[in-house]
Amino acid sequence: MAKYADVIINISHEKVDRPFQYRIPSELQERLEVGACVMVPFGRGNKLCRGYVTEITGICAYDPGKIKEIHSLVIGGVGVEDIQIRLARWIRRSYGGTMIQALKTVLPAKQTVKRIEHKKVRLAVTREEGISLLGQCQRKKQTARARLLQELLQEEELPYELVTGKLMVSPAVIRGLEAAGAVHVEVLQSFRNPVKRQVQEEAQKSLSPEQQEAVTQVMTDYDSGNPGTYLLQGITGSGKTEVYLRLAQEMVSRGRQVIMLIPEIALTYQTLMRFYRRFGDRVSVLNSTLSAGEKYDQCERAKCGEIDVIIGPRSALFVPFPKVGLILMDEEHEASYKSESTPKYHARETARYLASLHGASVVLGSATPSMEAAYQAEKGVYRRLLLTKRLTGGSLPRVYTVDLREELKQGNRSIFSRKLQELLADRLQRRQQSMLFINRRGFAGFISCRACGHVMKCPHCDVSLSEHKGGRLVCHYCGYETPAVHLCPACGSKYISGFRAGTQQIEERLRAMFPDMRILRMDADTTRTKDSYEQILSAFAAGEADVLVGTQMIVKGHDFPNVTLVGVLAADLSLSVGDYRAGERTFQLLTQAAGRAGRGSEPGEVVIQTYQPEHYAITYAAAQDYDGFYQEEILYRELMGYPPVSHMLAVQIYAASQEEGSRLAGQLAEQAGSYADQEKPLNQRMMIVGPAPAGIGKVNDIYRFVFYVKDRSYEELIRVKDGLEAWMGEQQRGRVSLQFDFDPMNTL
DNA sequence: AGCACGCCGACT
DNA sequence: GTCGGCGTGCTC
Repeated sequence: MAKYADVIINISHEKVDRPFQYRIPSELQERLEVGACVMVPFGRGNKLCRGYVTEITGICAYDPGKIKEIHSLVIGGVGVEDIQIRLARWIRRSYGGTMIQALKTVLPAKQTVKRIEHKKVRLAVTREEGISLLGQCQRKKQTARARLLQELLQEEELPYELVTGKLMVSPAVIRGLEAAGAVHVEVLQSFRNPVKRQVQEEAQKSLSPEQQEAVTQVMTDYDSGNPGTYLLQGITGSGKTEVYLRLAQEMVSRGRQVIMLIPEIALTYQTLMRFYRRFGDRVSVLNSTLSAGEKYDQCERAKCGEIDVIIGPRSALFVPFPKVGLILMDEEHEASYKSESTPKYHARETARYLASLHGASVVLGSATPSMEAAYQAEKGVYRRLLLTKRLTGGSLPRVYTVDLREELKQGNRSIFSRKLQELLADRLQRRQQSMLFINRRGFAGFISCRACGHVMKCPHCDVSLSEHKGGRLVCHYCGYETPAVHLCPACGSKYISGFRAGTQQIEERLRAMFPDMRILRMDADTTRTKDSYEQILSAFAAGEADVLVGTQMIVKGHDFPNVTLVGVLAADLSLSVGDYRAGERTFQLLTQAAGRAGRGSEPGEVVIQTYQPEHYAITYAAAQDYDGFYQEEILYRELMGYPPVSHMLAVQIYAASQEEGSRLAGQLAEQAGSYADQEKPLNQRMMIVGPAPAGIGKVNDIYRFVFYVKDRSYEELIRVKDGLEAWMGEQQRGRVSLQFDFDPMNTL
């Protein structure tokens, strides 16, 4: 019986940033739901405050004599705050987790620091009057007042927090002095703006016909009251940024605000400067280097209409704009748009919901759209906009696919194929730059045969098996296991093993082979410090090295006009991770890597080394054929019941003991299975895969288990999540927790 | 954050 | 004794 509600009070202070329990009055019993906005009596004076329901329970966890009753239910507000709350509610419903977690992701970090620069205490009387007042206070032994006045006579203006903090003067004292007319508390409306303006206006560029068509379509639809979601598909160099800029301008001129989402690391200085030049200080950036106080300020500026455009990672969606007209999402396929902590929301879907609340349009841009976006575009849910022409001219690079099995057969056991060696030597001699790229990802290694390219795969899930301690091979989806192999089951060769070269070894081998070569290396080790990422890239751009060796981070953003050779050392590394998105990710990485070569006047060359040259992700990437890849990949997704054709819910179980985790995972999986509709034909019915120990089975002595639920309907998966959450609630277990991940990006 | 409670020195 | 200022701690 739902008699009590946990409520978070809408007050910005740590001390009250937790739920308080209230009794639900009988007339609200039926209507109250988690996420609802209510008015409650709070504090000794029973002042009515706004609050949000975070949980509804039947048990009273507080002294029943002291519990108060909810005053009323607030419905149908239209303010910014209400939009935020509706968004939080939707996120909780669609991705799981508690209402508190959802509220915390959506509402700006409430910070006490905000006061430092905003609220100032200053003397409201002349110096002479101040001195006499100080004398009075000293005589009356009003020590706190005297302390404050003393300081104010030295420094006529003091930050509020300094006064209440270091000076030990309580707010009550300040109020008293203010009432007496001795001091004045000033609330300054100046916010910190991280944007430093020293830029001149950028001349309006003229649009190509394709760009113009894209802009016109989005704006015509919007103006006729028919906003939508668009997939802006354009190859590198086709001018997507200019389309974003123009659309943003159009929206701003209509009095609307614009949110521009960018992947976490890809905020290139160039893109940013283009927005500054267009929008001046009415544009703002949200990034991880901003302090909590600065972030808060950005939100305040947004609320009171001081900015029109915000640029930032997925969290920029939560900037409280009063009337959003457009949400732009650059590099829409990037994995960083999916949150990795609960609630594990995807910015693409969240952007669409937010847009529906504002009546805004969404434009998703990419050269290699995600399968999700392309699928929606194919079904007509998204409207497709194409940019097919390179504005910069520049021809497409020439791509060579090298079969590493052949190299082995010819006696080349080095990690560089002969073709790559030859081209590297050539570039060194011609003083042009090269990039070597190893698409390593995740921890779990897969096993393949260096003689025939055979990859050990799960017979049930068609993803690569991962090598665990002792050589056992395990499927991370269903838990299928097979002992270590020493001979290739396909060709009998003994060259079957994991691929273990890292960037460091590549650098060493390269040095051994070309002693004169100047090499820069970029990976997690060399980019520990904050600026090292930029430093390495700009050193390379400045021509301080001949070769840049690195992981995927080197292929994102940044133009290197002098690079004419790109080598992908082992395309299989990303192709054979035990994850259904492996093919998609490989195609994207190879296409991006290829795009790095020959952006200047010289044509570029690309070498892709692989044990599986016939794999469609590689052949289509080499041919730069997106549609071909999509058609083939979507068949695989369809056949195996993977997103975007079906939907998939990962249920992750965390437990302190292995036995308990394993048992609970089994029970939950069984429970989930019981929700399946037995009436449906088998091939359309919900499927449970697993449970299995998670890819990284144990972290910090917490055992992790996972199982997957697949269904064509997302709504069905939400039902499963709600069911499992409720079931867990009844169990009253300690030391175990549950997380949900819808359409997961990482299943390692 | 805001408010009341209780402590402590000062004063009719 | 009581009045008023001041720090402390609680808020379902």
